[in-house]
Amino acid sequence: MSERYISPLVIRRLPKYHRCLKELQRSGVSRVSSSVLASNLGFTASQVRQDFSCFGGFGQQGYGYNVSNLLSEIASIIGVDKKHTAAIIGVGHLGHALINNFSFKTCGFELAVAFDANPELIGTTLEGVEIRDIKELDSYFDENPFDVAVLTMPREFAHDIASKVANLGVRGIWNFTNVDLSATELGVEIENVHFADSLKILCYEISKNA
Amino acid sequence: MSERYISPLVIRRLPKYHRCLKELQRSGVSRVSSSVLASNLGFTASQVRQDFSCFGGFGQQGYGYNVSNLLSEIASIIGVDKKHTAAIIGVGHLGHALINNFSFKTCGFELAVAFDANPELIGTTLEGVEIRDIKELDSYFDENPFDVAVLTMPREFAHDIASKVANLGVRGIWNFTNVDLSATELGVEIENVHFADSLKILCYEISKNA
DNA sequence: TAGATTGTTAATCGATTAACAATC
DNA sequence: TAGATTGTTAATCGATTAACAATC
Repeated sequence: MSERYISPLVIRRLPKYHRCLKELQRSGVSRVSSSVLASNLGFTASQVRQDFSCFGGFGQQGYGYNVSNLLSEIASIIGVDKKHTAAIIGVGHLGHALINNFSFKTCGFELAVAFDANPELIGTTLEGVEIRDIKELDSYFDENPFDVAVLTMPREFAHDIASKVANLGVRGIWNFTNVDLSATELGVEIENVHFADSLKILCYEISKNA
Repeated sequence: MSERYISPLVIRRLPKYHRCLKELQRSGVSRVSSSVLASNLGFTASQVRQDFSCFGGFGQQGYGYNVSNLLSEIASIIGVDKKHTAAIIGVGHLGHALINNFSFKTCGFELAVAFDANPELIGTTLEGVEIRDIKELDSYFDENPFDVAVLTMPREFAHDIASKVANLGVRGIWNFTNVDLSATELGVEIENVHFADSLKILCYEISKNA
């Protein structure tokens, strides 16, 4: 699927289209134009059409886009229609939050397992997800390789665990630890969720208005 | 402080500079050049100097930048040196995670209070933060207005709570609910932390490599 | 002083917007 | 058919990079 170069800016908009189209579908809308999509998302109609044309057009002149058709095209571009697997490493509050309230499925993942070092958690099951001893990580992976490791453990373990899972052979790391991991060093895809960066931006915005 | 227009791309880089400079300071580095900063962050030296010059230069020819001086300039631009206040609304796992493990202080905030509807939580204290009945939100705010509301409650309440706090007079909303809130409608700054968007991007990256 | 490195101006590159022929 | 709206090409705008005089 990697025929052509796609700008990161376009890629970062794909989830927005995906979400918006799911909402349209849920509300029973079957047809949508680039301008409606644009106003829903705060983009321009031109931009929407440009974005889609990176992947080959999905619309029809004079009609617009068929919502469920476009949705499945976007889903397939993102890859949420495939069944990737993920493992949570670190079942503190954040790990719990993800297990209990986050829809991995919507993002194309099955949450296969979780790991922790706390003996009180090991062996228990949350929402159908087994929590295993972090010491079993290697042996578990050998039997059941997973695609993505979700790093929700304390930040002091982040580098070690990241290089461990990278060596095991995961394809991506979803990093919540506020530690900067080097994708090139590790040789895997990394997506960071840096709470602090986000709150600092909000801090800037409200400070500037003051 | 809002003399000149600053591009959002520059603003989104400010927290990276801030974090990097704190790390340099912690490691005892007292002086840094734009090129070292750049290679730490994956930027270019030119870009670093351009970014800083948006706010007036902070360096010295032939020398570079004094780390603690630059750090405090950046801190002041972001506003993390002021003491803003925040309130968490919704003390589920995610709310817990933020209360226990997230450093609001590093981002210029004091976490003043938390709200929930669960009678078992109301009246208790976590890490020194009181959890109050969500019904007291209005009266609490009247006495102790806070700057930012952190939305960590279930998504079905997001719109109601967002317009409620916007009407009360908060200046910003830190939104974890995966619901799209309109900054212009609400008249407050909004910063979204959309887990799903982030994981979908990772999904795209690993799918494309497959 | 000589070397280093800034701040800034100019050049390049890329992304967004506008326009419009194609066509459903 | 006439109206609507796409996909794409061209024009504009903005961001990044390169270059360099200023100067510590």
